[in-house]
Amino acid sequence: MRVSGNTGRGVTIYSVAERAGVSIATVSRVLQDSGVVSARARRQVLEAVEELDYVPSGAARSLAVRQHDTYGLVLPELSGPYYSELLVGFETRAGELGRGVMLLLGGARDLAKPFSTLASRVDAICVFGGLAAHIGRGTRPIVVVAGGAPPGVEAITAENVDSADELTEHLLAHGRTRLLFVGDTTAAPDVLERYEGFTRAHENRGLRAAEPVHVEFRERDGIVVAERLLAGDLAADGLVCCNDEVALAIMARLTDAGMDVPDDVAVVGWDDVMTARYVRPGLTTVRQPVHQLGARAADRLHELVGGAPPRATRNVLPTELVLRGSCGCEEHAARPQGATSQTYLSTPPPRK
Amino acid sequence: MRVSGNTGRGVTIYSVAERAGVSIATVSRVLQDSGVVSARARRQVLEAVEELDYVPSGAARSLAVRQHDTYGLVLPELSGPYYSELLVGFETRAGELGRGVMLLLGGARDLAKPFSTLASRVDAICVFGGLAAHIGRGTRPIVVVAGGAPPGVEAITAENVDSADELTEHLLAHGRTRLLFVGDTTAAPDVLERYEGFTRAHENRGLRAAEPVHVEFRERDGIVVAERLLAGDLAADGLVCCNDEVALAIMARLTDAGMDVPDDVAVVGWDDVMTARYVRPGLTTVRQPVHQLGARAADRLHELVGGAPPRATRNVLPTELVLRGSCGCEEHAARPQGATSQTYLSTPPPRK
DNA sequence: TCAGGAAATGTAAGCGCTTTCAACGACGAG
DNA sequence: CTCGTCGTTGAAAGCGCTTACATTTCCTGA
Repeated sequence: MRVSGNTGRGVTIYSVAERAGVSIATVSRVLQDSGVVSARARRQVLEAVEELDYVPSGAARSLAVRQHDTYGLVLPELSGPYYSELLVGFETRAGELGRGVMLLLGGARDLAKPFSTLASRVDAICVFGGLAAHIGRGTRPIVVVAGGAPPGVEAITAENVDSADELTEHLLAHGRTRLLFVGDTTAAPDVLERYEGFTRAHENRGLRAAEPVHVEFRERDGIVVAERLLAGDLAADGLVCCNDEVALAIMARLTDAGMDVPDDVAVVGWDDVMTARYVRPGLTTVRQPVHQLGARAADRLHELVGGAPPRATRNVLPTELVLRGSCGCEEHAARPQGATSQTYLSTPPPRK
Repeated sequence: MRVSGNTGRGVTIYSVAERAGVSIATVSRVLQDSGVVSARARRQVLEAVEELDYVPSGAARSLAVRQHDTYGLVLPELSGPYYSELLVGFETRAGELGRGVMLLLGGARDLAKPFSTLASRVDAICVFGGLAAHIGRGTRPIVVVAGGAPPGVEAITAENVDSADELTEHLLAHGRTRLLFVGDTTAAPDVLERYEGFTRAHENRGLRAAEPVHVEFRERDGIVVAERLLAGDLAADGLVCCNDEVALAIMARLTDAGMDVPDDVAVVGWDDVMTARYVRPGLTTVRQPVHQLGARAADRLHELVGGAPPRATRNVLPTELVLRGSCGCEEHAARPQGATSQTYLSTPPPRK
């Protein structure tokens, strides 16, 4: 056994025990609030903790209990509200479960090393869809969020096909005849699913959907599409964009060039970012339950760590259509009114 | 010493050593890439690791080296680009330093418990200004970012007074005579400093600044101010808002009510959020070096953990004025053009 | 052929905590 | 007065890793 209660600088459970005049077992008991401890011993321990400014070593505890009490989250980046919401949902739920969160941002760097480091520090990991390929040897429980997961790995995603169908049908019902889908269907499973819905809506009316316009999903990519439209390189009276960022960029560029949205061309997107309700016309979009996505992921990790079997079927969360002016709908005058912006439920769309 | 190389389920360094036919010391050496190891031993270890699907225990390592190799970050929330940028800057730099990041979001919950849990799992902590009060007994190195720090604690912040002065002077130079500062100066040190700059600009012209209009910094709070303006309860021809969110909400409400921005009233804000360059007129604002703020924080934590003494003087990072149309400046037609939005440097403002 | 040293590897002592198990004292019942 | 109980407490065995130090192996030159 140990003699010194204070090796070098650090204050350990030994120092506390010594100062409180009890054994380390008792200190541990009062700190963990486990087992029975006399009021007197408890008080002395607490005092010693206070006086010594004791901070327990999480590592030592983790080692002893063989659990990190921490979940990992791997995201590609953090721009826009999407990832933030996901992160908040995840962190909040994890916190409620008494778990910490270690974050790993993809960025451009090679994830292999950071990923395995992360794996050694947490009990389970939630990985964003596009990064699923980086998943190493599968030792820790893992869930993939918003994207396809390798076989055997659990996935949680937002509904895409149906809402894309609904959104597209809405545009068609407005009398639009030449719709274009803007987004790289090969870049992310989500985008592909949205294009599927786009296609299905056309088929339901006996129409044939145009090929997707493959572009990345950033502002500059939207500008490019707008330029092609203005140049006559592309023709359309309705644009279904894979996200709001692209949709907004297109809308801004077209409007600046003198075109009218939605009269000349309708534009809709995905995500319901804050800007969507500030621009004129307001951007019609699909709101995703991103917060719940994150929370659900944390929940599932917790269950998996607890020994629950991975689910074979994908967890799919419902989305919500948000109709504003950019699709051709009439719009209320005063929009942003407080925290809860005007949200129209997805009711039968008005004919043009 | 230990007999079994595989206690129960988990694969440990013992299982690997056994399988590779070497000692655990050798396994550790190849995994840490420290000391000398024969090519043959290295190969065997690597194979064993692969075959056994070995994931090291971060806790055990941390305990042995007496370091977590992880820094903590405590933020109040994650809405808007401000906190995200900060987080990204922090995480990126920490990653470069080979450190992981544990995140703690303030939210509404009581931080005392989560905070000390965090403290037990990391080597040092970065706390956002408004949350500085939650800092417990100061055992770990700490830096406070964007806000006041208790004495003895290092602080890193963006410049506020000078830029507020400049922004206000800019409005005054436009010929505005009745400026109002919108924001709760008691809520955050940053806001107070901005009001100081607001005041100083007035004094420099021999004017007297109005009392600040105390409101929170969310959309709904902006709406309230706009309503008061419309009702005649408040009178102004220029509004200096503590952040873009409030500024945008005010602008939208006023415009919807038929007022003209900037002709009837100029509106400026802080943060340069994405929406700021999408609305018409574009919002004049102050861009903060949030990313660097986070990166600097990570750097300082690293140095502190390395034994460097805390700095007595505050680290102050420079900000940048972004002139658009909402202050009365003439604006270029085509704004959002790609990733780099039109940014005007802070040159002598045109007279009205 | 052998001493001496460098290179490679193994041994074992912790790191700071949790938790089982045994020991202890006080106390009421028999 | 003795024994069984219950409430408290302490001793000690790990948890899985790093690393100083000891030991073995392998060359090299004399």
